[in-house]
Amino acid sequence: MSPHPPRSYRLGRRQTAIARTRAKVLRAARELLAGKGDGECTLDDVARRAGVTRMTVYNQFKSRRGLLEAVFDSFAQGGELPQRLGAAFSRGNPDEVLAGVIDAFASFWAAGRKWIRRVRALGVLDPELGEAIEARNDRRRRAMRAVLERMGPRYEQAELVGVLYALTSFETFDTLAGPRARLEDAASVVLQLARAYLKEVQRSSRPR
Amino acid sequence: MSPHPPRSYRLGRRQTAIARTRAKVLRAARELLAGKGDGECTLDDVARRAGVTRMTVYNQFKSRRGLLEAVFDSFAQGGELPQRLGAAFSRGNPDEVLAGVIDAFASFWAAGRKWIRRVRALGVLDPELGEAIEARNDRRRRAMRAVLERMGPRYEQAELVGVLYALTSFETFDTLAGPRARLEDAASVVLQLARAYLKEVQRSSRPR
DNA sequence: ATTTAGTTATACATAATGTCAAGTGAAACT
DNA sequence: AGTTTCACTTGACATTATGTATAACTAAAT
Repeated sequence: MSPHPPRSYRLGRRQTAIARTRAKVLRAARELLAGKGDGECTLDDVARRAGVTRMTVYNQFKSRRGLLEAVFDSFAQGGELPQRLGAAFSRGNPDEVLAGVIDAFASFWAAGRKWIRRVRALGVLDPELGEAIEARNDRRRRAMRAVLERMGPRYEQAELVGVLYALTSFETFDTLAGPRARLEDAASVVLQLARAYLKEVQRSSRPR
Repeated sequence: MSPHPPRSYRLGRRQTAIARTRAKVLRAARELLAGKGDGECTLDDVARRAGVTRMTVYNQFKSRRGLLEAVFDSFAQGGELPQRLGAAFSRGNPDEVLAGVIDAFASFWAAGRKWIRRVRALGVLDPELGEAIEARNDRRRRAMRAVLERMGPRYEQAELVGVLYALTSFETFDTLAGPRARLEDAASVVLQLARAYLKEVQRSSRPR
């Protein structure tokens, strides 16, 4: 016997409150990962900075790993990367498309440089987190394929995709910029490298 | 009063025993960091695999960080990188020097790919460890400077050193090779990138 | 008025780093 | 020979972080 048959219940207004707490927690996590406040970034610190309890974090994100994945996701969704990629691909000149795409990823990475570096490091140490992060990079691989398609059939090689994919990775920008320069400043070098490499490919594939 | 004035004591034969335990521990640490045995790499695991107590590890390396620094050091010393760099610089053709240097670092990184990746990740999360690791990379920076000197005065620019330094970093090889290929296979791409970039620099700096 | 579900407050289990102190044993000294 | 030195061991303990379990609380939905 069931004295209280389940009653239908939609969250309605409560959804926005939930979304707000999630946003607060994610924001706190990003800030702490970026080094604000302290070097520390324990779940306790995140919760305290977000003004919630540690249990709320577990409630919303299941685990530390879940929180970090969500941090990555929210960043990818919130940014203006899609618009910038769209703008890049609307250019006619393939070389300008390449430049636009590289610039787009440069500012994307630059916006979260500090915490992206740390979350990626955590992804190296925690394979499951690493896979989750890597899965989010498919978009970039597709973008590079599309760029090469624009440049003509000669460029549609798997190896070239791999090279452009690697050249536009966070690691490449981060290492090229080094500890002193802003990450965006690496964009011009990445572009030069990509251009020079592609030109060389063109030269060697064209019979003379 | 001091009934037992300090007596002179040289370690003598005991040194070799100490060196052996250090080597055992470092070996165990490298193997576990490379993923052998398990994903785990706690001090307990390292000690167990080395056949010593956790306290011995603290005795020899002060802390986890000290152990990791020592792992990096022992690797840098033990490898054949110096010989290969020497051989590279003994070539006459600057382009062959460049190729030799890139190959040398490729096999250097490849020999410890898995654990280097993890230790570098730990260095990102622990700034002190990160500095210690980064300090060990000065040799590479000097090597790149020397390569550019061989190519003529036109190439002796700080920015070019930075680019070659970044191109020969572990991260570059690791991302270029991707998860499937061997790290050494990235060497040819790195070389192509460096060559193409330098050729472009030469072209744009030469007035036409 | 009652149910629902996110949030809180607490207590607890587990695991890892790091410290402390007493004891062991073999090599180094006298 | 007997004694001293020092790395290594043994075991206990403090600290901190992640993660789990449970009951109380609260505001919104019925």
